[in-house]
Amino acid sequence: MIEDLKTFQTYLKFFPEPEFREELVKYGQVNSFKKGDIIVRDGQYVKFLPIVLKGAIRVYQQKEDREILLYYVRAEETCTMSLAAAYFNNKSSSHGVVTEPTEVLIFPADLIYQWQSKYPSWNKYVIHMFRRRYDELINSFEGIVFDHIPDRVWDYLKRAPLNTENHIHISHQQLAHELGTTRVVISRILKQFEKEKKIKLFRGYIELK
Amino acid sequence: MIEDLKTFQTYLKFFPEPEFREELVKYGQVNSFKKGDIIVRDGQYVKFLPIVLKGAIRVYQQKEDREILLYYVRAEETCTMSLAAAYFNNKSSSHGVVTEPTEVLIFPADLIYQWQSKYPSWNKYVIHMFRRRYDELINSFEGIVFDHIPDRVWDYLKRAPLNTENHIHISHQQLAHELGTTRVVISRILKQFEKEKKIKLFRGYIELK
DNA sequence: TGATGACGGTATCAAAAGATACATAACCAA
DNA sequence: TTGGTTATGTATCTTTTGATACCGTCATCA
Repeated sequence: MIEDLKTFQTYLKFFPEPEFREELVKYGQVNSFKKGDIIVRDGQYVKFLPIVLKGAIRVYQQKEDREILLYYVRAEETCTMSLAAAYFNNKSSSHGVVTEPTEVLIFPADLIYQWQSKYPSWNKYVIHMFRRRYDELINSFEGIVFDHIPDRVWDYLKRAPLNTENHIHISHQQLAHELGTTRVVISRILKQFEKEKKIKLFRGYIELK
Repeated sequence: MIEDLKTFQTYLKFFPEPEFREELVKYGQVNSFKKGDIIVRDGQYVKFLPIVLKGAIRVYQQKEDREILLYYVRAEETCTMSLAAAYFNNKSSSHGVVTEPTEVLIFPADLIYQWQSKYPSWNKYVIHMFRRRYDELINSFEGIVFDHIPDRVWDYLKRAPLNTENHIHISHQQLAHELGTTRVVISRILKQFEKEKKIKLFRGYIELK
């Protein structure tokens, strides 16, 4: 718990008001999740507001057989879809799934009504998050409209988290899924990159050069 | 001016607090614009917050030679990009252009800091607007990712404002622009629709059947 | 009335991406 | 080890979309 609080103190630099910090400690609860855990499901009411301390939550929408990636909630961030749903007492229209070991700070959703009147930093944080999510979506949007798939793949590889060996652990299938295309297309493109000596392909991972 | 106030009263049903309404009357200023007027420009600081009373503002981003449509600000709505920019005292990253005769209620941007502490309905409105813009973008996004252009054209025609004669006044060029493709592609698709008896083509407008 | 420019129709060609099919290799659990 | 599953490589074909070019029509205005 002390460990958690330390993490917590480090991360929540957005909220300077002392009373606010007290409230955060008082009402917040740190939960740990492992890869694959589901945080929210489409159709559920949202009663809690999450702020990620460590790790990542993948937020996406599902319609029929197709899936659309909205964003990843990473450290210091909150999930704007949850926030809006909680605010208006709507059911969630998105899924949230943990993609790596993750710690989340959880608050009863009702608190936000009080916070927004009492703590300016909260409003600032909320608007900042909405704005950022919006910009992220615009970026993906642009990518899809204007860039060819090879560019988008390359972009993905450059941004992807690397381990110390310059390895990206992802399968062609997953990559295709993230970019909204098919495995064959990705394999074709990656092979081309390999020919151009940009990467080296292995089973289960890609080495960036 | 009385006319304006009446319009104003009708539209601002979102804000029930009497003191808030007083403030709105006190600080708000009604401006009229005509088609083609520019409300915000990329790179400008945003000092005023607009709420549209009547008409529409087209908000888009421009990068190099390409353009990306974000949304139209219509009656009762505000421009979330302006709001966020004003809030953080950033330059606007978008353009806002009036597309039809439009009346806009304009407020000094500083007021929002006070409003968000004093008037819960304001926060509700803001979060609602952000959420809606986000959903709109997701929709366009889905359209582009999953639908073929003919579907998107058809979708556009169904949503477009009709006059009493079932006519949509738009040129192929404009339509292509809105959907992010080229005139030839649109002409080709529309011609096909005409063959299928879904529409009838005229110079400058399209008749829906 | 004649020049000009916006609008729309259509043909041809090329590029990008998806669909399908099949083969091979690595991994893993029984 | 063996058989099933997952990951990857690759060829072929089709569809969709974009690019380009050229033409006719309509509206407007000097």
